[in-house]
Amino acid sequence: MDLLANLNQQQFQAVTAPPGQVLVLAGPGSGKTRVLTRRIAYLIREMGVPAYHILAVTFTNKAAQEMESRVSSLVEGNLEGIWLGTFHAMCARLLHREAQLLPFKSNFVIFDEDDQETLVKQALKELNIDDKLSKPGSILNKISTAKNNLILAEEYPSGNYREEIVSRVYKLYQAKLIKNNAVDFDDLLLWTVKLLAENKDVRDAYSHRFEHVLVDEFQDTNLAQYELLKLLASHHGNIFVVGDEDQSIYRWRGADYRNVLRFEQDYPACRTILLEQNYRSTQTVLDAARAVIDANTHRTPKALFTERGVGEKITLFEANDDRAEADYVVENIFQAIQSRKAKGSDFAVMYRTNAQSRLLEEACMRAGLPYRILGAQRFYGRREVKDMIAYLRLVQNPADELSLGRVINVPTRGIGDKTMEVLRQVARAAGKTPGDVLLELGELREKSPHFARFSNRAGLLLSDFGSLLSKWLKGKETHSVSQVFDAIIKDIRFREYIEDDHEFGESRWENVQELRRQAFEFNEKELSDYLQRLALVSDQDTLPEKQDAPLLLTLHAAKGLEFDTVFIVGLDEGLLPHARSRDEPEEMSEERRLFYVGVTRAKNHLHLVRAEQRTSFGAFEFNRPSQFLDSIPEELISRQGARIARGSKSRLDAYSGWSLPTPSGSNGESHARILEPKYKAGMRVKHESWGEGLVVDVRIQDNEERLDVFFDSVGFKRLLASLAKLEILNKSQ
DNA sequence: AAGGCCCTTCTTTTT
DNA sequence: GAAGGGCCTT
Repeated sequence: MDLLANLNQQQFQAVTAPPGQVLVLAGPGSGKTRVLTRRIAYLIREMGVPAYHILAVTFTNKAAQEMESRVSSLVEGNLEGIWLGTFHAMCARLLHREAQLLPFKSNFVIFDEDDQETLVKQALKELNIDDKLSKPGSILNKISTAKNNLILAEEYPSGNYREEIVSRVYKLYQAKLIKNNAVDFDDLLLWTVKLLAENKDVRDAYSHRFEHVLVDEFQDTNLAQYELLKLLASHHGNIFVVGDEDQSIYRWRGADYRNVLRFEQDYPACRTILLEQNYRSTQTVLDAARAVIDANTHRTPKALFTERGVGEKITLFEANDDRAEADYVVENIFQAIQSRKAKGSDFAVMYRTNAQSRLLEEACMRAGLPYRILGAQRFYGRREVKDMIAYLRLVQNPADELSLGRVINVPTRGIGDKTMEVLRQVARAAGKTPGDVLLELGELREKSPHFARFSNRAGLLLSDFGSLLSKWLKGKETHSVSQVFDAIIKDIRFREYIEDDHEFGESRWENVQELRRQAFEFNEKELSDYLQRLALVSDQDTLPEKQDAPLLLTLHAAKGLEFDTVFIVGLDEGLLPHARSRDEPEEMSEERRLFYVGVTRAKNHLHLVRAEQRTSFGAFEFNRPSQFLDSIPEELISRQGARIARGSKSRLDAYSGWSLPTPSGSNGESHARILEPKYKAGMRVKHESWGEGLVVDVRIQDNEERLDVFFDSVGFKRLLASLAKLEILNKSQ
């Protein structure tokens, strides 16, 4: 086909730009992917660049696959040698090739988040730090942030107590990764940057090879990724990036949309192209979107426009509770499909947190409406799947102590914590990994010098398992991935073990079979390729495409997608924007962008939905409508008045303000006592020791009135109205 | 060593 | 309202 057909003027400019630096700022629905794929095809077909010299990077595997198939059809399959994939996959590949220059071996494994947390907990224990006071998760966050900003363990500051703790844990954590012959997600980037920055030969090799570097979703890059791109493009200087500041929603993972500004500074000669024509949405949707995002400061204003016409109004529905919210959504979709006005896959339902999917799923099931769901109860998170992967990881890399710990007693073979502890000690004393010791026991059994350290029973059990492992290791050299897989299953009698679970055994075994099917696809390749894929493929990538059913997904996962009709649920203060973002203006802006992303997914119909009360924690909470709703001009909105009545008729209480509770639970049963809140958001109150403060939030939970108060002296406090003696100063509002 | 029970805690988003 | 940790019993 003609590469330049159906391009508007800006798209044309971008696709045909001369070599050099190009920054494409692309509004939602403006044909960003089209530009990127045509550009690659243009380089190959029109500028005669061999695919071998092209590197194209995305954030998700889904985006990479999509791009590959589109480019492939544009250049008739002529993509031999192109590097097209996610940042993390690219780095894993590079590190695998260059491992001899690094402190780990090329059979390294990638540790997932659970592994990371285990490692941090181990480190805390060894350093005698109380994990109640220093939460492993929060330490991990700090380590991750540091890595994303290219701060090594030795460089981590220790100016205060907290930093000192993180600094120590970081160092030990990093040492443990190396000991396990493992890297974490952030390491993939960090080690690659370090390697390219410090080793001229390697840098030359790759930067000469990649004559053209192209990047999707550039606004989501973090500093490490930015530096990586700079290093890779350092020789030819041909770097083509596409992004949209307004869709930057991964700040919490280190993404920094200011990389867009950095790019313009670092490459003053760069050509900046704005894609402003939207081909997706109606004018109404676009107007709402613009109103939402305009409230954010520090952004490049864009003049988004569409030729698609005004379209229908946006609907807003306020349900009594979260169950009614879900019913409303499902009912709407169901009716539209029944009346043949739409098909299932026209619909998407988006929410802030995965936990919100549960009620939606239940509502779908009640209505008999088939649905698809992205993420949520993850396939790769299932116990039997994780166990099987741990076995494979151990075979790939016997130094992986975490996988060893996970599988050594699955199925139970009488090796418990005590024995494992001794095994670790023995290994440490011998300067080996537990895996090494185990393999040695497998070879020599009673003759091994280590044998005597264990009870006779434990020694024999370990030896047995050691010989199994050693057998699989040998098998790996000559057998395909799926053959290794089968050998493990058979030797440990995994099927019998799983099917012992009478209730779920069958479906759990099916999961294992599904995993085996995937392994089979890697029979031409190495076990390491398969494991790398398992580590880097997320559940977000496993969308059942074919099924014609509505899709449930988080707002984050929705980026890059589009649907005829979009429902955004949970438009409540505290949920969207999320309560955890409340204190940070930057995070509030990001919440707003998240909402913007959701809104701009809709082609024709947008439904905004909220619930006055919802259960979180198991108890009811009352919420105000999301402040983001205030941004949308009233004339774009059509309020859906009639609420769906469920349960007892008393539920049809007139709406009487967000802070008033209704006495009944979701099934209509009454609480023993009706609690009237005494306080209201906006009140000034006085506490006997903290002084004056402003009531920010009031909830009834567990039959207690709970307040969030911002005190002038000490900031936020969460307290119980019944205990804190508060004096009400005024009732403004 | 293993399994069961009760306690707490906590929850954003994910490569 | 789920999942993990600690403590109990067998």
